[in-house]
Amino acid sequence: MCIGKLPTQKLGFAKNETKFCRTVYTTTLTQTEENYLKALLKLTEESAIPAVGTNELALHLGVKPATVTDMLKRLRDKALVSYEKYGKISLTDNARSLAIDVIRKHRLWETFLCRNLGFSWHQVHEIAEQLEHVQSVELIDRLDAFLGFPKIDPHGDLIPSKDGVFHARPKRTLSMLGVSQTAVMVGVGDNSASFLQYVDEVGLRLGMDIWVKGIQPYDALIEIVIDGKSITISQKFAAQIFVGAKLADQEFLDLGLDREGDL
Amino acid sequence: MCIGKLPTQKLGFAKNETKFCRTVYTTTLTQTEENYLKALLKLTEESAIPAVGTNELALHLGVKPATVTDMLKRLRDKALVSYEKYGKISLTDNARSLAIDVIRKHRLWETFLCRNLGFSWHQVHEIAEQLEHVQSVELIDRLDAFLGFPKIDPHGDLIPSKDGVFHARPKRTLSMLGVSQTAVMVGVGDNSASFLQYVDEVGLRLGMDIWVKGIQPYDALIEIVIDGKSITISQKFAAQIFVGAKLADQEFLDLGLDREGDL
DNA sequence: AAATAAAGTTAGATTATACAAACAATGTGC
DNA sequence: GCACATTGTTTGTATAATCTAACTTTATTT
Ligand SMILES: [Mn+2]
Ligand SMILES: [Mn+2]
Ligand SMILES: [Mn+2]
Ligand SMILES: [Mn+2]
Repeated sequence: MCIGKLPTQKLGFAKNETKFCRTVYTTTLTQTEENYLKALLKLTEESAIPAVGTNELALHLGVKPATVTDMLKRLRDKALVSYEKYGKISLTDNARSLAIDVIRKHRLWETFLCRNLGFSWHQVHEIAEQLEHVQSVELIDRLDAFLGFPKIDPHGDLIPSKDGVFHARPKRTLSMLGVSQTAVMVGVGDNSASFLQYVDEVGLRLGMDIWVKGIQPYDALIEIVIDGKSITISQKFAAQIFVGAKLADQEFLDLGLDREGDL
Repeated sequence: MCIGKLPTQKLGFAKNETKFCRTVYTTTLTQTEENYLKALLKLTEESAIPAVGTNELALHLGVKPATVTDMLKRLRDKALVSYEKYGKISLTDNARSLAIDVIRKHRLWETFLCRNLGFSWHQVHEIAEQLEHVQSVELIDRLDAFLGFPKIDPHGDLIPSKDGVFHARPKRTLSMLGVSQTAVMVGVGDNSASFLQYVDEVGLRLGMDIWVKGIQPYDALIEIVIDGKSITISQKFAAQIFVGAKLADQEFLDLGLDREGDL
């Protein structure tokens, strides 16, 4: 059997392997370390935060700033972040690559959970938080193939490719649209179960066409029309709905949707 | 995001829930604790060992006996084992139930990996060692349904049912058969990749009919006939091949085999 | 530029898991 | 029933990850 050495393991940095167009120093991170790297990647590249600080990271990870300072020193010793006292924090190239792999795993598992096990999009994030730490390249490659190499996850987030290409969708939100403009819903800015369930209640779905019928001058409430129905939403809510160009056919398939209308 | 609190968590023993015919005190075990419980269950109920000791456990888990002694004290404090200094070790009813759940998860994941992701039976154990610790009852129930409620895993081991019924197959081995006896291969006593690959090489498969053609009086080498082919195997090897009655139809399906011959 | 607020660090403690080395108990052979 | 081997425990140490409380540095505001 042999008990799980993963969390309490000594690290070796010897081996390295070349994947497609990038070299990854194969090391074994603890789950905690993976979570720190993932948080750093998200804060530096997915959110609009200019420079990530200890407090920000601590908040995101649900730990105290003192803990983060400590961890940062250890991550620096392992050449995973570049950082010095009171200075700003950034991932090394190698760590960025490792973080991308974690996000890739997270989103592929979420896709599996929704598409094959029938979970709703508000249930999968918590479970994927655990599955993302399972370490087997073979596993994730086969899962990817099993799913038909999906491009987006159930929340509309882009799934990094095997060779480590990671980019976030441009963050245009529903709250940025003016009256009489139309757009397609392509993502959400909040993956919490409560928010996603609220989105379900409102009737919004990824891939849906949205028409901004009006905006109240007094309180900025937005009236949108989806599926021919008129609905009123708040600015706060609209700021968490990402909009963009019409989804590609592949993306429609990834979401398990029918392209309504044509054919 | 919130980092994985699972491994380093304070434990609460307050809540309890009733499943089918058993009451389980819902607690959160660390991966390490789960591995100790699983090892204890396997040693006490699946192997022929009369009483489990610290050395035995240490060997099985790949740690030193001192570590086991330490852990046993902590498991006792949490009412997971009954044990006193120099005395013998046993799982409490509650811990047994928890251990069975881990084994259930392990075997369901192994089934998924073989059947749906195309892994070979020698590759899945290591990966399942990690997947078995993912904590979501909903997940495992849905996986079970997705797989069609399989009864046996890719190694022929029985999958515990949701209501916690766990039993091992009677351990009749190929080495126990006499000359001219026949039997069906139903399992293996060693799940290591190296052994399973050797079994593949030899040509043995679960569900196969085996005829013991002869046994050498001098060195006890066994000559068996499978699929019309004659093969010579050692006693050591034969002792790790479990034999039994013909597989049930359901079990054939679980293994993804065709019942050759009829129909 | 000084005062205050915010952000970040350090020191000291805790828990989980592991090890090695020294020690203690148990069991077996004669 | 003692000698010796086996088995199991204790003690002391280590690392990973966390906290609180006290402290320091940097940023903002007047
Ligand atoms: Mn997610
Ligand atoms: Mn995570
Ligand atoms: Mn296994
Ligand atoms: Mn395990």
